Amino acid sequence: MVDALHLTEIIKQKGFRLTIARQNVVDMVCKSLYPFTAEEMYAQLKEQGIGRATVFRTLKLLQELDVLVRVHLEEGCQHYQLSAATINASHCHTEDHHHDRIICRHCGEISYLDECPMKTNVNEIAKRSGYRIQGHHLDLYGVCRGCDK
Amino acid sequence: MVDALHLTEIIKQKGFRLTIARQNVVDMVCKSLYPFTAEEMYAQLKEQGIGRATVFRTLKLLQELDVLVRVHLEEGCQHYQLSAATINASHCHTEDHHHDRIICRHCGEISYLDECPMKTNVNEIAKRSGYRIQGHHLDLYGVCRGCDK
DNA sequence: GAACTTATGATACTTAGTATCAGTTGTTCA
DNA sequence: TGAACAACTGATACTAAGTATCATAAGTTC
Ligand SMILES: [Mn+2]
Ligand SMILES: [Mn+2]
Ligand SMILES: [Zn+2]
Ligand SMILES: [Zn+2]
Repeated sequence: MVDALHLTEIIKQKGFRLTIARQNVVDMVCKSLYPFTAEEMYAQLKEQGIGRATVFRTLKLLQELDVLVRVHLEEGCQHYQLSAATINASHCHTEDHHHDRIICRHCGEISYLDECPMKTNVNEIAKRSGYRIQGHHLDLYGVCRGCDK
Repeated sequence: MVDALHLTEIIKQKGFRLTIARQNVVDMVCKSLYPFTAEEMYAQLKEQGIGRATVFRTLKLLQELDVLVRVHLEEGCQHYQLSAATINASHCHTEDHHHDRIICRHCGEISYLDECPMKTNVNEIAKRSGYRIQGHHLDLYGVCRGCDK
């Protein structure tokens, strides 16, 4: 789990106020293990009196602070998740962490690749394309073992 | 410009009816030079009496027929464009079709990889994950040569 | 041509996200 | 301390993207 204190530091350090609402959103975000939607988050936070617009506003702020990124599933891009940068910075100093996924088209299960298959390709692609490559988004689609019988 | 006849053939060949509305959408799609939104398309087509729902329905059909793909820009995914497969076919190129792209974060330019870097990885990933892998979505993000100076 | 199937436009609805605004909270500085 | 001020808030209304419904219209088959 990502350290909430680290994220609240980022908010304050960038000159934004650390309010109750923001603290609550950050706490939930840190506990997230999988991509989540703003609506899901609001469903939980409204019991604490936090408004829907504030949830959206805070998720937007966290994106601008590079804490969250939006993920693009086949059906849309309403999901958010912790950025690789955030996960790296929070005490898994080992190697860089990625979010490459395999999604089951039947049951929706999402698995994460334990190794980034692009690692070996990026240099070659940069050379051939002339782009300076900063990142990527990779989703594989298929059928999981459970559904495939 | 992509050949509209080729696309209407696909529609008919797959058992869908080639109607006035669909013909109109296909014609516009073929003329598109850049990613477009459904709303933009509707704005033009409603003068010909074509309904908004039909525009969305037809764009969806064209995606299912692999004629269109949705473009996942970082800010959202409401844009559609001709699939690499369609563009290849219309220029009488190879039949190998993939949509792996590099997107310039500065000017928005989209380049297509001429070779799928996942080709060599899919078997290994399938073995390790237990998934039967059917496809993938890969976007690289960075800065193009023109913008990077 | 009738019978049948598919597709249609209009309309209402849902979902994701934004704008507005009066009230509240956090910060600065006298 | 506390007023002054800016940042932030929840409620509400709104926009934008897309879907569901349904009676009507148009293709297709015989
Ligand atoms: Mn990766
Ligand atoms: Mn590929
Ligand atoms: Zn599954
Ligand atoms: Zn560029």
